[in-house]
Amino acid sequence: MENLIKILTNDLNIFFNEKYSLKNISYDFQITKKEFEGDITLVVFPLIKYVKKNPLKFSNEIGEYLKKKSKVVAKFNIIKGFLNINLTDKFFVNTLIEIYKTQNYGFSKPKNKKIIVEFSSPNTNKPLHLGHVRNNLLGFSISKILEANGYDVVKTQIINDRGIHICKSMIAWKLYGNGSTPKSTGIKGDKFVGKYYVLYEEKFKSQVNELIKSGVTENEARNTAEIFVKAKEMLINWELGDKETFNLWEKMNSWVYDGFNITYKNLEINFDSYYYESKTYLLGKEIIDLGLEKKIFYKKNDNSIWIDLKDDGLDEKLLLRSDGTSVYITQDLGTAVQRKKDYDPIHGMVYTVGNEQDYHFNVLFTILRKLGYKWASNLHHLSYGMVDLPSGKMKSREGIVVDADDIIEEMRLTAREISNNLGKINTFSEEEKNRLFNDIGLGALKYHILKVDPRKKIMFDPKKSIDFQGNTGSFIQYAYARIQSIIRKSEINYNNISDNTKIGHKEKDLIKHLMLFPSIIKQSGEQYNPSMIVNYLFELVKSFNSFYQNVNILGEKDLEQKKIRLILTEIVGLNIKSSCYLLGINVPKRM
RNA sequence: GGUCGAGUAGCUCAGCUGGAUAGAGCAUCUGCCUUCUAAGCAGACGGUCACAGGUUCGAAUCCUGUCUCGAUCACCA
Repeated sequence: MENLIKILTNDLNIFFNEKYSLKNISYDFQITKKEFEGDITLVVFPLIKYVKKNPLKFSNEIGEYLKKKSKVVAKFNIIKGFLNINLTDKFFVNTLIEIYKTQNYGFSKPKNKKIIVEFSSPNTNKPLHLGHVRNNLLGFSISKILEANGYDVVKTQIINDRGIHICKSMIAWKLYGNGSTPKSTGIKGDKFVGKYYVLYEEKFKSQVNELIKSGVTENEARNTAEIFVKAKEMLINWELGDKETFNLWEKMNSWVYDGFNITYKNLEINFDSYYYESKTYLLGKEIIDLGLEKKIFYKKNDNSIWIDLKDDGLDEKLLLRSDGTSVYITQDLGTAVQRKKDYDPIHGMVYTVGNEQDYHFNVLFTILRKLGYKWASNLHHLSYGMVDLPSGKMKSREGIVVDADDIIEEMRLTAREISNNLGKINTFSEEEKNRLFNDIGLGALKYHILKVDPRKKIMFDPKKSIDFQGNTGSFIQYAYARIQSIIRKSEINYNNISDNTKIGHKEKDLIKHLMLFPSIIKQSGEQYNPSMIVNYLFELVKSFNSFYQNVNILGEKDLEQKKIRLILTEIVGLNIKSSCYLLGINVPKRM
């Protein structure tokens, strides 16, 4: 597409220079809408201010010139101030061949710039739920998209493995666990620990209620409930390095990691490195010193340290408590600088974190910029909306969640049911079948979640499950499988394509879609938005289906025509595969 | 109250660096399996783009104000 615009821009520049001695004009091109005849449209309205002519007459003048002089223009028509251009068949054929010859079409060459993408970043006191799934899919997909844009990507996460919330599940297990383990109970590690986190909340609530009954205020009850006091003790012991506490902490965390790893494997997601809060929570203090030195931070009478961001439209922000201990943002400052050290040189970082932390990241990035770090200008918060249930928000504390493993399994089962009903896969081995059910079920889930703009919240109704028809993952996968079937059955070599081959409007339509691919990848990388890829993919497949229905590819008698159509089909297949790769979706060869 | 985000068909969502008659999918209805996979295709129905002003040849898109929903504004993480 960029090439085409370059060619036309060049032709138009010559026109304006010769006839009107005008230079440096920018042109507004758009793809011609379906209702009108043409391939690409020049919007003439903005140009008439230069020449002060009647838009229709002037459009005609431009059109005649292009038709005569431009290699790629076959004919044109004018509606109002829109100059609709039909491109030559030769242009389409050559473009198609060009795309066919290009390795990794749409992907950029290496830029030698490194971006760190953080995602997932769970707490180690409960299993992953659907919200994490969205986070993981977004983070993983944007990593692939950035790679396709030529960046070196480091996928990482920061694991919240310490703090009072971790101690809550620890104390509940210590008090009520009777030494049971995931192994002894046969429960997946993260689920096992999560159970005790929920148990803690139950015990805590009932203790608070009893205290209130005995006449204590609610606030006081919350602070004096026995189990809470014990959890706090545990946190203090942990920080003091108490061996028993530490061992318990290590043991329970390792159970959780075992569980997480299974879930990540199920989601087909991986990481290049891990950061643990237990190792980073003391970081950041030297940055406080640096900030004080540079007089960006200031100290209050009680020795607490602050930054004033009112000029940036933000508030005053605490950076270090009066007792000298750090807060969340202190750690984040420290971790950011640490990562920069670990992976130097880096170009930027992406944080995949829910939109509830928009303000936090705004503050974090502003501080880092003020401190003068060069890389701080390339920090991005990939903010996404919550995944809500029909009953409202998910609350893991109360166990009202859609569990990640459960939803994946449910999707596989639905895929199995639908596939079996269709009865096309009877010849598959059990192993092939299971892989297919996984690809389809997971594909549907991934597609469903990545389809919507990250900023928007998702309403997820587990009862309604997820569709397998229409704008869905399986629609895409199905098209891919059909294309593979055509390729299997075709026996033709694609050499020596004549560029005089005639080409129909459905083909042209498809080629136009294909031409957009590079700029879609670029845009979705710039905007950190995988949903743009999904939308592109859907339009492409729809366009292919329409073509496929109206054309007899294998039965075509005209050899040149057949070659072109087979190439086109193959490229669409490659394009689907590339797009799905960027989304982390598998494409089965048969289904 | 301040800040940020969202509001488009019955439902789920595209479209937002201003362009033509606002598009898909689901649902409902009508056709199409003797041709490469019908998880598909072709079509019908469905709209005050939250509301009101403004900017201009032109506004769902930009500006201002209002309304609704969500998030956030902790010596929590």
